Amino acid sequence: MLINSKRNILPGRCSQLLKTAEVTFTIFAPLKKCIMKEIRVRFAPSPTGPLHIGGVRTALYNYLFARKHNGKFLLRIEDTDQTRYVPGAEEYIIESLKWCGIDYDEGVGIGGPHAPYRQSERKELYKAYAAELINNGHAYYAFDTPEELDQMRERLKAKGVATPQYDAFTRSEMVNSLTLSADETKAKLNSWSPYVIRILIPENEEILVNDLIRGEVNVHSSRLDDKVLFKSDGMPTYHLANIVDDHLMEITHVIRGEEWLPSAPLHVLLYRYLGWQPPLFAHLPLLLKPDGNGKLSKRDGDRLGFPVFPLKWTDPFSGEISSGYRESGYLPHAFINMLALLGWNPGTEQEVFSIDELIGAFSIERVGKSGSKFDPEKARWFNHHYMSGLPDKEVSILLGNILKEKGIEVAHEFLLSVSAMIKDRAVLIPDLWDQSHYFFVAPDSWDEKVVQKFWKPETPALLQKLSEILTNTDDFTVDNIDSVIKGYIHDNGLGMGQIMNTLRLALVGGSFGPGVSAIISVLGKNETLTRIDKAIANVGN
RNA sequence: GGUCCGUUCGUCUAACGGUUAGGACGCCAGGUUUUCAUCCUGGUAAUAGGGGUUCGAUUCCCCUACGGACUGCCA
Repeated sequence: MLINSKRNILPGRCSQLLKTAEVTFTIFAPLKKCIMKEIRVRFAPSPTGPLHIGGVRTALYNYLFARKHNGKFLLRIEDTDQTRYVPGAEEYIIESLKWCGIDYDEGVGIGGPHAPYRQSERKELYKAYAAELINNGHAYYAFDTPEELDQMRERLKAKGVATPQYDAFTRSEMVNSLTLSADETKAKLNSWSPYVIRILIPENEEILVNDLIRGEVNVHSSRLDDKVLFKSDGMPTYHLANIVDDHLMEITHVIRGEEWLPSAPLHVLLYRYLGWQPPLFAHLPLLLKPDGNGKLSKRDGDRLGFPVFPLKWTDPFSGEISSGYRESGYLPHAFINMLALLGWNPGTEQEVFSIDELIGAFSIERVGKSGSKFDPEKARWFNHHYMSGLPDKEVSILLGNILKEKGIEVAHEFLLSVSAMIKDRAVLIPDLWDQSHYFFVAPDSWDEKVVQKFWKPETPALLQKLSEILTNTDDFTVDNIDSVIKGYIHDNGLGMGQIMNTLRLALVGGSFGPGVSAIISVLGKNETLTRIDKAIANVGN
């Protein structure tokens, strides 16, 4: 059953030999290694607010990895902390992934064979595993109140313990099923005393985490604390829930942020104690802020003037607004391309990738080890690159949307011509308007600086004469307009700048935009003549 | 503080122990353009420091420095 859909990821040598799974298993037992299990990865955000670009990158890498290996990519919502629930966050996450084009095969919103994919809806499932850990001696009940835990930490700090934690030392002086007798424990449980379940970290053991990016990471068990697995509110903590779900959902590779590396040994232990095969781990380096150091955070965006979120987010409690890449006018493809190269590289000098190319080129082995500072300039460069590479038709749709908002209606052909002319002058989508507004709205004012520099007393007469020539011109193709204007300049012994700059001023109101002849060609005879007249009548007065 | 992870141009990064340390963004200069952009060409700029190992270290090992993550009944 595995084999059929997985043929294409089998190493060539083996796939030659494999006719059916049965043959392989019975006759070519040693080749079993060649049969890779279906690769299944997940993105498992917590819906506590908007997803920032670091999270999007994690999702992206999972997605690319899954697609590359013809595996499955799932979206699981880790909402085991009910106190941190933020309305709208889950929808935000889903919409963000959708905008980015990161589609998933199973998960919240679309379901799948392991539904539900929201941990709060899987609540009942975790208890049994916590109980199993208690039964096999790898976990215990603890009845300490939060206040008592605080006191313990204070007490230890006062004694000079740098890192007070609930561990082999302290657990013996706390209230738990290890210090209480079996009867006392039972009594507490029966009297509905609030309790948590903690893992019993082994005393003296090296725990090895094999990380696809970092290699082997060793941690001594004495450095770990007896983490809470199951909370007094009946919910598991992240640590338990993520192990249980990854196992049940048959996750083969856990690709997540580096901030999880310190708790990876705990997770390794949990797999062991539950008797499960752990997935392969890959801890991604962090995204750092562009200036100074530190993890990129929500505040950095507004402070430095670039979005840190894919989509605009309005905090439902404070009303605070954080800008998004979509609303700032980035193209999703450019955004994704930029993000993909932040921490990963193909080993070649290629930087511009279609999604399919990214899928083909991606590999975890080529993910770097060190954190990457996010560079907003590079993001803009990517967007400009994609913008100017967009087909005219798509640019015209983007520009058309802006016009619609402004209540401007134009002919399709006109819009297409304008789009073609300005697309490589725009970095972000709103620039499309900034670079083209004069096509749709005739200038009402004329850049003072240009007026000062070029508008001479003889200018109105010169433009008037040119206007008359244009009136008698029928061929308004770019080439013809070009030769008409140049002919006029030449015939009258004028300077190019003298005419071109003032003509441009009359047409666009300033000193910018595509070639004058091209503008005239698109504007057409009537509009061109009207604008020249208007400038003659108004400029310099 | 402790544990873990990391450190190549300003930034993103390449270089399976032997390269004039490569590319991209940015910046600077020149060219194209009647303007502003684009575009093209060129330039600027890096192996954190110190010890080893080696004929030879960006690359392997150790120390130091610096940075980061973690250190919750958060994820």
